[in-house]
Amino acid sequence: MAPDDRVAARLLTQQQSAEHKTHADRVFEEIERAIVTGEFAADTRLGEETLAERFGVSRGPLREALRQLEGRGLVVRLPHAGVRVVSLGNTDLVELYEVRANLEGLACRLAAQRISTAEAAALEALLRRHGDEEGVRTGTAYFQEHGSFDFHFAIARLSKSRRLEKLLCDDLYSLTRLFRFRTGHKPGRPRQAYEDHLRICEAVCRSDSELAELLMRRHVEAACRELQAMDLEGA
Amino acid sequence: MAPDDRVAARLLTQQQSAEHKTHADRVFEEIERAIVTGEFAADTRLGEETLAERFGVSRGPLREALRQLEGRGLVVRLPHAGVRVVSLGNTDLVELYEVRANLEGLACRLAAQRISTAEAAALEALLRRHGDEEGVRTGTAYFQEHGSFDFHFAIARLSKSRRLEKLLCDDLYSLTRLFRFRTGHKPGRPRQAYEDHLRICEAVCRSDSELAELLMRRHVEAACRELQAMDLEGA
DNA sequence: GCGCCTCGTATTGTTGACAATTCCCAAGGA
DNA sequence: TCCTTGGGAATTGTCAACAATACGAGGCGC
Repeated sequence: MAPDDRVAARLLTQQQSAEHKTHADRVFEEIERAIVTGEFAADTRLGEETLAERFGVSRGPLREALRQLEGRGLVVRLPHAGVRVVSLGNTDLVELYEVRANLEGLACRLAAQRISTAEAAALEALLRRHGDEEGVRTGTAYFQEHGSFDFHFAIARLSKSRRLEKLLCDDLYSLTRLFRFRTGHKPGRPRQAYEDHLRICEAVCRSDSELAELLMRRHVEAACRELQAMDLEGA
Repeated sequence: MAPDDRVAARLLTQQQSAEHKTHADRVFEEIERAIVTGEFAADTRLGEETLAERFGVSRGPLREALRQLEGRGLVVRLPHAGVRVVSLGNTDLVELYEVRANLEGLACRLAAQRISTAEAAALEALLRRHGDEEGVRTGTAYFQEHGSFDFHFAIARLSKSRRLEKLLCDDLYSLTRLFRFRTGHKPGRPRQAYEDHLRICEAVCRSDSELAELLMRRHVEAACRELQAMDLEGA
């Protein structure tokens, strides 16, 4: 990573330094990671005793983390019957991406309206980096995965709407990752996604808010269609 | 309420029969109500000991409820420093209504595409009831408040997207109510809102999805502007 | 053989006590 | 007068034991 790109990256990503994290917070993050990673498969039952022992905490903080995870929609809790990792079907995929397409479209529009020249340069640098990486290991799903999220995170941040950013990054992206993990990627898709990102970036940097919104919506809708196709193949 | 309107209402509102509610769940609802109602004013510190005593539970379930409330954005939690009722400024209002306008627009579009004739009749009956009520006690803020939410709830439900409905009803409306409660209403506004609802309803029932989306967006945006104006006056 | 009831077990829900951290305030010095 | 600094009280974070509920195996009657 070039040094100027590093400061660019810092411009786009914000570090929440939470200093003294409580046990419940830490466990929440660990379980979230485990679910999104696929380590805890969908519909897996999460016993409190087992989890508590695994993460080295008591059941008190653990239950708090579980409540928080329930709020994020990563687990479902049946009273007196424990919690299970959420299991999302095709309907959930469509509904999630419908919401995402609209909200990311909004984020894109706002970003285009509010972006500064410095931020535009940073966003372009981010994409340039993605292009280089992708050129090196072409077709590798995981990086494009990561890089794709980087871009969407950046747009969410550039919307300069805290609520929208929180909604997208905290509530929606983790669920999105669940699908990504399940189905993987079609060979040609990462390239196409990168092209989409380039065009969206261009529109945003030129403050063409209407075009930016439209392109982003289509981009997300295309991703949804691709995932659906993969899902049908896989099943 | 006429009997046919009653079955109409049942068509639009769904009862979640949660049988055996746990203490944490009950306390969560009670505190939520207290916050939305304004009983717990913004920025009020919520001590665990005090709350636990008030609701007759131990601090364990109470803390779980607090975590859940934090997830909904109704309280903010500083580690080792307790939780406070969220305090929303003008920026929060704009951001919240920006998201709402988009999401309710989406809901309206989906509702228009998917509404059945029976559901259309039910929605019209709901609005007719609102019209009657409003005719009786004209200008009364609270009812229109309640009625307004009824309508928006109905639209969210008619979108037939579970995720969207949950997002709107569970995550966004409670926050919206916070603002409503703070600022009250301008005298002429309820009437105007009702007119908006009528037109939106008509578009939805005729399956004119584009128009329905547009009207709903404008409706929400108008509400935002009104609240901003009230807020400036009040301050 | 099949269905139903009963009891035991495992798991969740809840509690009160203990540990750790923060905040407040008062005393001391520059 | 203001800033620093220490101590103490209050509050949050954590734990392990207790109570209540749901699940499943086994036995009984039909």
